[in-house]
Amino acid sequence: MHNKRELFQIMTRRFGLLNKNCCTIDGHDLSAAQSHILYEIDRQAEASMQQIAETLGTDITTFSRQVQALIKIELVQKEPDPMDRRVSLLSLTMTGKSIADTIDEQMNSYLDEVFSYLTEFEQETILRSIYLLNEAMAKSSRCCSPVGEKQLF
Amino acid sequence: MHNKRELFQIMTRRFGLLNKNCCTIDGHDLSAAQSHILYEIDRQAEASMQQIAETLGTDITTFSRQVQALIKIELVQKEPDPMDRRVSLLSLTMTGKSIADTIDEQMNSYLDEVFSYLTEFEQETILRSIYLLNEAMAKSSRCCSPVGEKQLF
DNA sequence: CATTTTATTTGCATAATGCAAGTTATATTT
DNA sequence: AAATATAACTTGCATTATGCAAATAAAATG
Repeated sequence: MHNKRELFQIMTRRFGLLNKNCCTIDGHDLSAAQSHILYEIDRQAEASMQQIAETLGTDITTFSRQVQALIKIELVQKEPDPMDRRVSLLSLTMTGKSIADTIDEQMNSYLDEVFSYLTEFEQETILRSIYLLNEAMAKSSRCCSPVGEKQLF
Repeated sequence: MHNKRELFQIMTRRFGLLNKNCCTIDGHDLSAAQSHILYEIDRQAEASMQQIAETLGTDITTFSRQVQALIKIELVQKEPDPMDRRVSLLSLTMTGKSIADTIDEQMNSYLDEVFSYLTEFEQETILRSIYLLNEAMAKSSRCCSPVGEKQLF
């Protein structure tokens, strides 16, 4: 009936659409890319430019400019690593953290709504499935560069 | 432990990376966007520009140009709808179909590899989970414009 | 100390985006 | 059956995003 790819294609497209023009919060109008950067800076405490860029699969030069934009609107901070002053450590400002949290709540609230159409058992099965899937993808040789396995598994 | 959003964020990012710079096939160097268009034209037989654009969540003017590019490299055809000549019906050329099939094989082969790290039972559970998830998202009021529910469910 | 490597930024040229306005075809009024 | 409105698509244009190559600055290595 439905092949694997079809299922995944539809699913990821839906999440893509959900993220798209992700959010206007407190007058800040963020793109999907920006919300992903905030998310990842929040998750990887005190990470370098390169680490976050690589996690997100973004070219470092593009990422450099994306970060500049987020610094300009005061959601992100950059400070030189005292151990190695070539490195810039990224962190969220208080505003940035608060916006990242709001986005997280919005996403979880959307997911809660989706899950409300499912039984308790189905919900747990799905979450466990995605967990397993992420583990399996992390093992795959053919995929997907580092995307934070260390943090997740 | 892991919240919903985290699981989904990681998963969709991985698939995004997989799609990214999706494929070079028979000398054709396709972007992720192009492969998604081929996929959707293949799936929705004889659909109009607007239908595909809306399915993909792409602005119609951007989509118009994307289609022009695919026509230029002879992967896509456009013909006026005899019922309403304002409408352009899209279809794949033979080359386009063959490339779409190859991409499909590649994606499924990647997914097979990922699934090889899982037990038979886990594999079935995951596929069923994604199916249920897609159904639930289709029911959601807050998400994701039409993305082909009619075809899937 | 000279050379190489690494982390990040900038220059530049190219591609992608989307709004507003245009074109052509169908629907609806009058 | 004009005349007007609406719909499907395309094009102009200005903005933004992209990424390679080259530049800068700070380690690391010889």
